[in-house]
Amino acid sequence: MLSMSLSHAILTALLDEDLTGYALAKQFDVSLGFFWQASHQQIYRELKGLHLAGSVNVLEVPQHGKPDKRVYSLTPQGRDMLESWIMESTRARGTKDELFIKLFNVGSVPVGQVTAAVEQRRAEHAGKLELYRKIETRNYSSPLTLSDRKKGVYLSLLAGIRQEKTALVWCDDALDLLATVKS
Amino acid sequence: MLSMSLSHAILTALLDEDLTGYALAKQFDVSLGFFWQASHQQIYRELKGLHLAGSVNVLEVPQHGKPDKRVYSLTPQGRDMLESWIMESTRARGTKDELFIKLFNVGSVPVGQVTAAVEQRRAEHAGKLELYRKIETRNYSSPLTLSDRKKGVYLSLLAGIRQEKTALVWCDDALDLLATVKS
DNA sequence: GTGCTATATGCAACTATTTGCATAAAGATT
DNA sequence: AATCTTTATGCAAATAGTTGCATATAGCAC
Repeated sequence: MLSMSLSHAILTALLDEDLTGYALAKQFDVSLGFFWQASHQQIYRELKGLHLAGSVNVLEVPQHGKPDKRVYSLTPQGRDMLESWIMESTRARGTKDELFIKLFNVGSVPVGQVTAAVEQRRAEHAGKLELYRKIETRNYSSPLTLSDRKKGVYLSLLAGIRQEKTALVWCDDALDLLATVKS
Repeated sequence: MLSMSLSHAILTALLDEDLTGYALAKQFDVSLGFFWQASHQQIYRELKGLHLAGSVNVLEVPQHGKPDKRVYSLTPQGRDMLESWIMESTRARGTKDELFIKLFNVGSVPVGQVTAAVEQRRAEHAGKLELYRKIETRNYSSPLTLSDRKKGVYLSLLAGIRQEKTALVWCDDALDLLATVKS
């Protein structure tokens, strides 16, 4: 009933502050969500399970007008659960990228469609890179002076920046080579 | 009943040659499988669906001793299906990587476990990079003279090489910074 | 006053993927 | 003789993730 990765991603997000499902969903659109996104439906479902398992506490906060809030916080058990999960070996999930399937079709289908897919992808990478760099400049310009707590977050951001940069350069090279394909 | 990406990955693999489910599963352990892996169970199930949908033909080949083969080949409908799928926009599936969740825990859990996870990841990247480079040297040393059919495959390989290289360097930098974390 | 956005929650159904098990025989190794 | 690997197929169950829908109110723009 609990999804391993998602539940631990949620517990991780709760390390810093208590949050509602709604706020968690918003967090997952930035920060941790750059590396593990989840929909609000998934998150609400998971929080229910985590509560049942005793990994989180709920505080019901009545509100006037808006629906009542359910503010979740880590329990000691939740913290233990998180720690032992981190000790487990990280299972590598293989790359899954449709773009490469499309690339394998070059030479058998009109190349224009594949080119268009690469161009679309290029724009996505450019957008993410710009965003990550903004965050870096704003919050992480001197890595060695960061608190321990923030060093891990910085390293994730750094991975993101480099991945996007690499991917962006690759897109340009790919477009160059695809331009030499007839049909 | 049909899985969009997987079925098109299978159709793509059938562009070059007719294959059995077993042979497809082996193909998916290399080549296309670097970018879209699938288990044999998934593949057999999918082939059944593709046959039902008229996208592939089956040729039953009796064998002595071993179980009978079912050799699949693309039908014209299958080819059309593939072509129109390539025209659809590629939906970006966000990164999902447990390692980053673990990194977000630095400062709250013993750093040794996170370091170990990065070291394990480093070894995986190094292994893949070596493999990709071997393939590159053997088959793709002069990209511009490749047939159109092979250019897409080469570009995928190139993406793989660069991704792994970037990730490997990042692992080293991450290990350096993690070494400055107390606890 | 109609529509849009934000807050806040959630169910149900579908789609996708993984894991565990099962069968069956040839050939190679110990 | 017993075990291991390769070829070859597949079902069943569990886990994970997406998509569509539903509710309810406040505030803002047009």
